[in-house]
Amino acid sequence: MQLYNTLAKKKQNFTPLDTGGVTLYACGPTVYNYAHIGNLRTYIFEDLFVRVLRTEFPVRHVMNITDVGHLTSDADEGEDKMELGAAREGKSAWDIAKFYEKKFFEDFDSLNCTRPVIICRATEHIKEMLALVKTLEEKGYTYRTSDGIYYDTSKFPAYAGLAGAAHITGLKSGARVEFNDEKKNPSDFALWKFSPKTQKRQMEWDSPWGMGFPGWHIECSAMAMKYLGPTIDIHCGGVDHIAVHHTNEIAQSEAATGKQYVRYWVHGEFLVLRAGKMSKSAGTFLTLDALKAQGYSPLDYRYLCLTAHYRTQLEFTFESLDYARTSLRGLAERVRNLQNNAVDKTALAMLKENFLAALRDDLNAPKALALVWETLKENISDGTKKEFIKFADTVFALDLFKTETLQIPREAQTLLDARAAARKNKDFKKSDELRDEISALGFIVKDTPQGQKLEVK
RNA sequence: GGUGCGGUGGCCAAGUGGUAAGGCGGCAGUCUGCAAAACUGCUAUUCGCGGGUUCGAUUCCCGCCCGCACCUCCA
Repeated sequence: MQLYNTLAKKKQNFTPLDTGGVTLYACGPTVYNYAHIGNLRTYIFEDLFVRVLRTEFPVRHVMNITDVGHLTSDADEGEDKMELGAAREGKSAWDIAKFYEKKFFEDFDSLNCTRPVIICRATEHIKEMLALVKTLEEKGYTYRTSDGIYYDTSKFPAYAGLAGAAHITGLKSGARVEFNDEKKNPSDFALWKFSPKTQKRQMEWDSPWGMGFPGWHIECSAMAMKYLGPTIDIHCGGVDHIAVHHTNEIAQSEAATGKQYVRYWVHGEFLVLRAGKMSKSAGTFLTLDALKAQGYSPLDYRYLCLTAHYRTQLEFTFESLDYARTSLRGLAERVRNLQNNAVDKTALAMLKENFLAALRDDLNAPKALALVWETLKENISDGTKKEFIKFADTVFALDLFKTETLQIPREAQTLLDARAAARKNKDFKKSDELRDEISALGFIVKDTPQGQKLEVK
């Protein structure tokens, strides 16, 4: 498989370190608020990625839940998001985390994203984080300030590896942030933050350095290495994490182990609104629930995400979501109309091969999707097409073969029967009126060779 | 100010040094009592602009214009 590796800034051929399988870590949600559809785009991309990898290798997929220590600023100032969410909603920080985690997985599941093999919460791995900070301290990478234990990035020469040296240098010249004076370098970051002296935090733990809570970056390093070992094949996340979060993860982990932390960094691009990016702080965000409330299915959104390459920004509009819904319904309809006849094994193998070749070329989902549409037009048996699309849907997970049993309300059925009778008598005026009445109930009637068929509008 | 990504038909969106996937929409036909759906066909001589390299560039190089993202938390 070819993958664009952010570390190399080019496509590279991927093979797992251990032939027994791929180790993959994905940055999970910070559970202080609803996930928005931009967040969810990344999880859809990761799910597709894992499904494609699984056509070749077993995959050990680990995802974290950030339920502590994620501050509202990377300058290590500002408040902890969990505590902030708790204050906002008048609940405990623990309840907030639990609530939004549950909500997150509802969305995750409804988008047909496969749950990772291991889902780990930051609050349940404080011990591992402390051990990692301790190691870094022993190796001389840390220093203490009045508010925490910091990582000295100047001690790690390879610091700029992921983001690029020019970018790191640029931090100083054009910085818009006031840096903590006690920090030795602008890029230094907190490993452990002390609890404020004047107030008690809801989430705090004792440590060799005093009561406090972990920095955001340390959780991923500690948990990723606990479950996947010091060198991980693939680490995914959003592009926004390249410059700070992932750069810091590398610094911490490699300084501690002396080994390469991640072999392939794979980053998903943003979903953007016409007005700009989707942002929680700017109040410009849409949730999956909001789409559902407007009558869209989560899988309509999944389809939309599959029509764009994961490394290009995708502009979200309701117009494009409409298009996705129409396309998905049309595709499912065509698939349903395919006959179960003989399968041409040679043709099938060829189709699968082309399909996988597209996906294994840096996850080109739009191209793979186009192949599915083209297949429908090809001059091969329906059975072959059906078998192929069944296979394709194990990767796309669009439920193309799910036959929804439509619950027809009694009143609709009555109208339907009356319409059938009217048509039989060639009373088309009446049958058209009945069609309108059925339409008013929210259904579309289609006249097929097998009789009337009802669909939800 | 620094860094990175991108500008492809009405819309969304792949792609390639050798002449533009796919979907949506639109148009026409088949089917239908009429629709809807389905099916068939058509729908970019052209890939932001200007140069250059080349037998040949949308694809490579240079400059410009425009958009977006990152450098504040964000996937």
